[in-house]
Amino acid sequence: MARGKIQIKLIENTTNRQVTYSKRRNGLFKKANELTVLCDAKVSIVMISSTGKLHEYISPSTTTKKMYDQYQQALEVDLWSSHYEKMQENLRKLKEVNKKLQLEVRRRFGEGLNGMSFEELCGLEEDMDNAVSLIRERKYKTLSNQIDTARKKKKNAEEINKRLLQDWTNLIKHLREDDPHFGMVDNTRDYEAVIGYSEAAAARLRLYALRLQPDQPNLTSGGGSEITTYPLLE
Amino acid sequence: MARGKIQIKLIENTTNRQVTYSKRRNGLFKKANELTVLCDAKVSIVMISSTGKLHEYISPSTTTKKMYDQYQQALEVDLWSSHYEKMQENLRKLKEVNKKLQLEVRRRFGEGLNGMSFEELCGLEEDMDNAVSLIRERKYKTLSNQIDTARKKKKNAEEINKRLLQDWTNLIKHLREDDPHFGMVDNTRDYEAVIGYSEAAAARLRLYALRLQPDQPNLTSGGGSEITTYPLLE
DNA sequence: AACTATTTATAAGA
DNA sequence: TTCTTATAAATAGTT
Repeated sequence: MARGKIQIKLIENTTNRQVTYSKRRNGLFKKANELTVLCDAKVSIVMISSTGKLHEYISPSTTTKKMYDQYQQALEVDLWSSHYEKMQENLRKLKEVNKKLQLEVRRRFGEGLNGMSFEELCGLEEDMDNAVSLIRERKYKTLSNQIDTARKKKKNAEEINKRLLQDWTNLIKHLREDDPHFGMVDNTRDYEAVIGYSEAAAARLRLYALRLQPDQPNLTSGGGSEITTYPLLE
Repeated sequence: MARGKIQIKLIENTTNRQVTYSKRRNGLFKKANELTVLCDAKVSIVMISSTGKLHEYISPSTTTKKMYDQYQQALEVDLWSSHYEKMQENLRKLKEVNKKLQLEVRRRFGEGLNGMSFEELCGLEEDMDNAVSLIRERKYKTLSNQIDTARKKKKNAEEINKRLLQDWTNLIKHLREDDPHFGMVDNTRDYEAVIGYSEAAAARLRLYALRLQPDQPNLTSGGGSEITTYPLLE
């Protein structure tokens, strides 16, 4: 409209297009504002550019929400209501389902039985009996699983015990070879104490082991078994 | 902007104002459309005149609803549906409650027990047992109510029977007084038939009663008892 | 962002 | 409301 007429068609040059967008947007908003003042009108403009940027003009005397509300009212079309109504329907249905479920649960707690006939009560009782059987079954299964696990743990513990005892026996043997007076103490009780994780007993054992060291520097390579830590099953 | 500059302030003359509104509205819409084409933009204009009339422009590639939706999204303000969101929240909560209830119900049907510990299973079983007891209790109560009702019905029926027999006896007496040969028939069987709602037997009875009429016009006032209908309990 | 030649919009009148 | 037209305003292309 200046320096040459232009065709009203997409401006191919991107920069040019953005400049024009900016200029004409201002022009449009200016015109909108003039209209607002001159004619006591209300104007709402929402624009989105090709780059996705949003700009709006709204007459000072109003808000976009108000304009939207009036638009809806005037057009007598609630554009959003279909969406909204579907939601409401959904809500209604869910509430109903909920109510039924709640009654179901309550009945299965033995409440809200007043409205039920003898036959219905019989049916419910049967259902419940069946369910209790299933639960009991499951319970026993869970219990037997626990027992199995405990057995495995016990077996594992026994295995560890056995190996520890072997280690102990080897250790005592080495200690006797080193110190003939050693046999006087109650080795079995010491072993129990060590296995029972008594720190004092363990310390004594370590002390003996230490005494043994000069003559027997590497106990672990000695009797084919080792004093190690054995992981207990959780 | 032609034939003289104007001040941008309210046009006092109403007609003039309306003419300007119309002209400038068209101008604005034309510009909006040019912008749409030139810059590949989307424009939504909603205008309300001082007389309350609404006009809108919308770019061909979109709808007013879409524009407002995008407006909401971009501005990160949900102008229209604070209650809509509340609804959504409601829906979400309801769904959650529903899910829990459903699991509860399923468990009480003996399903979905896999994730439960032994202790939980014990608790559930106890709950269920209690509920079954309550249901059984209720069942017996319903049954005993039914028995009571049946007893009452029976008693009522016996009472009716008694009174009918009395009526019958009275009637037979009157008939014998009227016709000495009457005693030959088996009255007891007839009574049973009448009480058993045999229409034929009832008709016979009515016939006897009719025969009786001339001498005994008012049977009901006779022996202190009446031939009436007795309501049976439902 | 500023300039400006030119187009476009439009105020006032018909 | 529409047409006309003188003129104001907008703006395309340029700097």
